[in-house]
Amino acid sequence: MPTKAKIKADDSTEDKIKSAARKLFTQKGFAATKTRDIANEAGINLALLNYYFRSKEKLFEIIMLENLGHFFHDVAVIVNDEKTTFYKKIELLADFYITKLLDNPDVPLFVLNEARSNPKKLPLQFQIMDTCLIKQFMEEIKLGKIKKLNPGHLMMNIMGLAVFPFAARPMIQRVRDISDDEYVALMLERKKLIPEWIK
Amino acid sequence: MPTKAKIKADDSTEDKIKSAARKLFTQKGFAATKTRDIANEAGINLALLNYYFRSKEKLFEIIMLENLGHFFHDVAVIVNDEKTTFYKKIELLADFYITKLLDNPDVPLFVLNEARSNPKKLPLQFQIMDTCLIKQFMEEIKLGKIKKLNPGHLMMNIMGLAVFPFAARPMIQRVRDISDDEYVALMLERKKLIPEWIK
DNA sequence: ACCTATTTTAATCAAATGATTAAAATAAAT
DNA sequence: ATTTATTTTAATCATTTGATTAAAATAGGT
Repeated sequence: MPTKAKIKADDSTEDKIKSAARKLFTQKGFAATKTRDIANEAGINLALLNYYFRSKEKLFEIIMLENLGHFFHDVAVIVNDEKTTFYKKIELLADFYITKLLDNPDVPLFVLNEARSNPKKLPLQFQIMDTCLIKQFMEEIKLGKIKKLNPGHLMMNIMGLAVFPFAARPMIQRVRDISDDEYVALMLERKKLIPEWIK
Repeated sequence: MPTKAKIKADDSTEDKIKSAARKLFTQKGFAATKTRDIANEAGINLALLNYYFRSKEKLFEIIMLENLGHFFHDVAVIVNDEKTTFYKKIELLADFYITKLLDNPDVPLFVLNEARSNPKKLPLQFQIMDTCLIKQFMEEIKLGKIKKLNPGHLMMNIMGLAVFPFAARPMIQRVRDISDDEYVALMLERKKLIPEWIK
């Protein structure tokens, strides 16, 4: 057994397996990813996977928590910052989502799939209705600066506008015959457009 | 072999298999759905699946074409109707998506997943940039009624606003602790709100 | 009733797949 | 250098899974 992982030396074996697993799980989902694929991708022996992580399931859970946890955590920070205004938060959220998803284009579908097949396992970092963002939103409504609206719609709109184009990227690129560069350019435009639209 | 299918009598066996397959494939995806699951769900013998459909792949393609084809076809009709105005089309699209997805909540994720793992197989019913909707959109811009905007954003916005809440439904319901009824109510609200937002 | 074509069943195959084991290789400690 | 602990390998297991086959059941036509 690897005992207490010592000093975690270099990025060897254990990390290679995790990287390979993250790539394949995120890309193809749990069922479609075979342990042998992971072993190949990592350039290691199949047995090492079970040796380090006990089972395919365990390994998957680790990857999922990392994929989800980071994202939710960062969102929580933005959404709960008392020092930024409502509109600033919208800007930060759009920017965060799009910047992050340009680097991790496969994460949205992964998260959505996982949420459907295993809703119980979703790590809940914060109770969204209690966030500073929502309080500020309700305040704007009271002041008459925004039309009355269920805050649920606000969240769906931000995410729909920012995240959906990534989940649907393969479909959109196919239907519209757009190059990768053009797509990135479109997304960068959206960074600035989304906050305007929300208002 | 079933030869030329005769008169397709009642909704027997072949249709039972298809129904079961549609349910499971749409819900869990290709890799996670086992042929035995389908046979069980349909209440038939495992061999019948291969007898009627040759292989798991073939059966899946049929289901996919039905799931996708119907949808794209209906959208194509709305989007190319010369007799409706630009704004009317937006209303019809929002209404169509939300009505349809309330009955088929699992289709969005299914389509998005399939588009990613098999973009080549996506049935292209129409070239979106050549649709009447887009022409009318460009016209509105020329008339100065709308700000200049890449039409790609328009399509992403409509779908993001209408489709994303369904793809993300399990996650949203989990994060916000909303009942099914409340969720449906929210979606029905969106039917009317989305066209307003688009303007 | 009898023959024929169709549909269904039960049993089984071969490949894929997750997991385990015992032994070999490597590094660390004394 | 020798012993001990750790990491890696190769071989193998047991199950799962997609597919096939030959036989049985059912229906249709004459």
